[in-house]
Amino acid sequence: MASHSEAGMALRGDRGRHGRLNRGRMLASALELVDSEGLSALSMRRLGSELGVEAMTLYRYAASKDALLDGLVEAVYLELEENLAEGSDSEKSPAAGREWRGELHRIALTTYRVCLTHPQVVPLLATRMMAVPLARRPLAVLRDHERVLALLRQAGFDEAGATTAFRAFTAWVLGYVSVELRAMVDNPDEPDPAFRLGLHRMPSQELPRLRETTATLAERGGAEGLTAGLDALLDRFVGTEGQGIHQLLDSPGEDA
Amino acid sequence: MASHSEAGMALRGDRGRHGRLNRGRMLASALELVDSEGLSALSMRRLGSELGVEAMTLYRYAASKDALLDGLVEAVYLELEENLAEGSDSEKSPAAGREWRGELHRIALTTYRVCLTHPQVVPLLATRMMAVPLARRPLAVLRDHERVLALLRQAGFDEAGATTAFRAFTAWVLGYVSVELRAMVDNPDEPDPAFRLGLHRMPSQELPRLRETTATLAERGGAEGLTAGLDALLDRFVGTEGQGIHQLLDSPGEDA
DNA sequence: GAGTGTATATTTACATCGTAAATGAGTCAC
DNA sequence: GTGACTCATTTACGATGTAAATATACACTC
Repeated sequence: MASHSEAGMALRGDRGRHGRLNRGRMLASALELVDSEGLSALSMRRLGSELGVEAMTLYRYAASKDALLDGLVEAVYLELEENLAEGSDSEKSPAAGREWRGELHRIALTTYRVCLTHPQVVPLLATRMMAVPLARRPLAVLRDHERVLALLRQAGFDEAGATTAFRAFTAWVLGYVSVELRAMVDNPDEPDPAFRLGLHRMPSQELPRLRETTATLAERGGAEGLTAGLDALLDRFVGTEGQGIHQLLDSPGEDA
Repeated sequence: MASHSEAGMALRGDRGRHGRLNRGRMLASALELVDSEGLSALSMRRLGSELGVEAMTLYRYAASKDALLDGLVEAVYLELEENLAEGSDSEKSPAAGREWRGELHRIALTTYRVCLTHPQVVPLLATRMMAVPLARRPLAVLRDHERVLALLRQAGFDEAGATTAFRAFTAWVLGYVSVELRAMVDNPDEPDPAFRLGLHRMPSQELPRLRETTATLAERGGAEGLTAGLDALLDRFVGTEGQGIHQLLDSPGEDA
């Protein structure tokens, strides 16, 4: 009745909501669900019904729920890659050695933006990376690591220096995003700022500094805060760890 | 039979494993369970049986499972406070304005140490902070914030500067710990390093830098990496954001 | 056509989960 | 004893992840 033709089809009418299922559609739908209703809303049955399919069907495209979560992480990194591709100058690194810092900024900022688009997924970036060893991570994640490492080597860092800088980069971006996403407002509908922040719940004697700073703390650090800290870290490690002389040459000069 | 006395007691013998239950014992037991078997092993029934009590009993000491998780976070911060108390010079800040940086180092390092002691809880530090607004966080958490903020003000930061530095401090420590805890080894029992790291799983063409750096990356950044990055951030914000003149005076001079 | 193989989806079943509600049992003051 | 209060248990319900068996669909050859 409701379907468009074919008398002999399954009773249910059109199979699924939009043709055949595949991993990409599943992950997209999962991400959408998590974005709008949170991680706890993501169950196999629920996601299945979202896709017009039984829960067990999903096991063809993800071996377990944990694998599905890994898929979510992958989806986020794929979105990161898309965004990076859009914004990149199409010609392939004209001054090969010089734009590394700008590129790192761009990666950090894009990561920041993508993470704020999918705040509910961010905890997974910590959790799943703890659970799945580097070599087993989704390819999109590994490509991201590769990109950052390559830029650092381009900047003149040797292996040890690049490792230190890589850790700093990753830690800073992840930590910054996590802190940015912390809940600061107690009651969003309350007009009075103090009540909105829930100041009345904090013992005033014991927490004077925190109380007076809460309002400022509730604002976002924003993209500027992210790059400022990133530069602080990069500047410290450039020249401090062993690395080549590239970065001494490449600030005013032309090409490589 | 097995119990030590009192004929008329409950059939089960001694009530619970060690006398009356309370919130502290519950949280301690939960932390122990999570440390040894991971977050997924923590269920109300399992924790109850660990304490010799029915699952529902736990709801007297935590309103919900989420509240129990918040309790875990609290427990970690309480442990942090204990460790900070042990290591502190007993006299109350003799040179009030000068030791702020050392104190921040000490807090960062102690946090680092405590987090590595309870790696499975670390994801909660991100997750629960997203879920519960600042004003509703456990007191031990708020006291930690207060401590850091007070030190920053002591260092001469004004409110805006302290906020920036606070975010940087928190983000760096959390991010650093998270990255430190990422799984790097694929197969710990494998004698050959390359196989142990799982290098054979990574497409060699596409990920040359990552492949050559994996071994170094698998090592820990350690405490030095933590303080190095922290100093980089602090140095950048001191003098860059508006703050008093304290920090200009307090590096070589004597007391306040 | 009938038959076979492979990819896809469903059905059924089970142990486990968080927790609402009602009930029991212990201790204390009167 | 009698009530009040604290602490623990019992029972029950819906939801979850997933193993196993089964069903359906489409692409082939014969």
